[in-house]
Amino acid sequence: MKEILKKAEKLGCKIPHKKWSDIDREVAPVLREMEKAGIKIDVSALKRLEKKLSIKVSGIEKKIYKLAGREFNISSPGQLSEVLFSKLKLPTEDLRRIKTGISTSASELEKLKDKHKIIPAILEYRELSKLLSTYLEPLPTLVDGDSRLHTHFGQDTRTTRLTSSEPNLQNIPIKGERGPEIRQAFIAEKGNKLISADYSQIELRVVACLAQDEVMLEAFSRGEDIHAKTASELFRIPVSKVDHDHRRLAKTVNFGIVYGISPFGLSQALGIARESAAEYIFRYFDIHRGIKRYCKEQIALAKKYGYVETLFGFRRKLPEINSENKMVAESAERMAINTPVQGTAAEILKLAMIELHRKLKSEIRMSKSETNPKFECRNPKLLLTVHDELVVEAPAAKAKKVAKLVKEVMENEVKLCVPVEVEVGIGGNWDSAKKNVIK
DNA sequence: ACAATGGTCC
DNA sequence: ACTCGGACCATTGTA
Repeated sequence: MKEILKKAEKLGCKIPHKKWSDIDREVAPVLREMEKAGIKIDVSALKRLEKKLSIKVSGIEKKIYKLAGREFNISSPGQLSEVLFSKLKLPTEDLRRIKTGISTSASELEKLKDKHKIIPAILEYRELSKLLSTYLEPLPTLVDGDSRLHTHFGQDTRTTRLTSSEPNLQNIPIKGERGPEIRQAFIAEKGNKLISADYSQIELRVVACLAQDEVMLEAFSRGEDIHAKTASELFRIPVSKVDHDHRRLAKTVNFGIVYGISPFGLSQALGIARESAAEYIFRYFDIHRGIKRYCKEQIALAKKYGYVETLFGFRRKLPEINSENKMVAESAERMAINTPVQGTAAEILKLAMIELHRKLKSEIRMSKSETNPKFECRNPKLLLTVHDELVVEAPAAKAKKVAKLVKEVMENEVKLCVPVEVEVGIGGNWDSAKKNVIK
């Protein structure tokens, strides 16, 4: 990794001279303060939503029993499988097999969506009962006297990514019709705003830099839409002819690259044939020679030294890369590709957190004259970290200034050989903060 | 208490 | 016949 650092600095990157252990030591007290601060919850809004959805779910439950011809435990994959495939005799040919029988996962049930009215009902039941049991029911019981929720941050021992537990605030729903409704219950204290700042494609930028992939470096440097660019390469059409479906497929391929792509994995993610997936991968590597070289190199390094490392020198041991079992070895190969990318992205975020924490204290906090003594105006505080996002709470009067600082620090604390771009928004709740992006 | 299954996020 | 990387958590069903 030393060589990459040297080369990177020559290319005008700014990489702090720190080891992963320095970063961890410095980020720990920041995380402790974030845990202590917590995030405010609109408890009554969550409870209202809980009521609404639990009524809805019992209606769906009845409907499912009626369609099935009898009552059973819908949450039990075993019982559900019995009803769908033995009683209702739905076709099982192209469904995935698991240890205990036939899979009833959402991605498999999707294939049966048009075969029977019970399928959409089950999917909706699953969705709603998930939200109820994982978020809407537990969260209100976990708030403190100020209606604030305090998570516990930890760190993944293999990639150095930060984790969140009891409760996990890194998997709060965002998609679908219910995601935003739940996020609207994560609010700022009266007189304050929430600021949400997101890195844009940080992992792809990291891999472009680590791999020195010419095509990708060029695209990012020009500020192009990277997924559309990839789509135009894969389908051999100009970017202007790229439609929504092209782009969606290319996006999945790009994710696949970061994860250590395989034809099987990609085919499953896209729901297409293995051969087609293999063809896309072939085309991708044919154009992105740097990425291809990087993948080969990481696997070779893991085999030679028994580990791979991040930009800041964190090592992940991968003894299984020499396994006789091909599947086990291939899994280790994907980790050899993914870990430096995911780990480096995590380190960049932590460095930004450390610096932001310092600046929020020294720069913003001093300007007392701006605060209105009539309102309860707290100092700006880091609250959450969600892998490529930071959530900050700040007095409304300072929100814009703080938001600009957050963006500036995240974009410049580490400079890669491509621009690091951050989207930042301000709102009264987490949902609106993410949507209300400032210029 | 633990494995298996399923589902939410980045 | 086969998992695209990394978490945390709920429920069911068996030990």
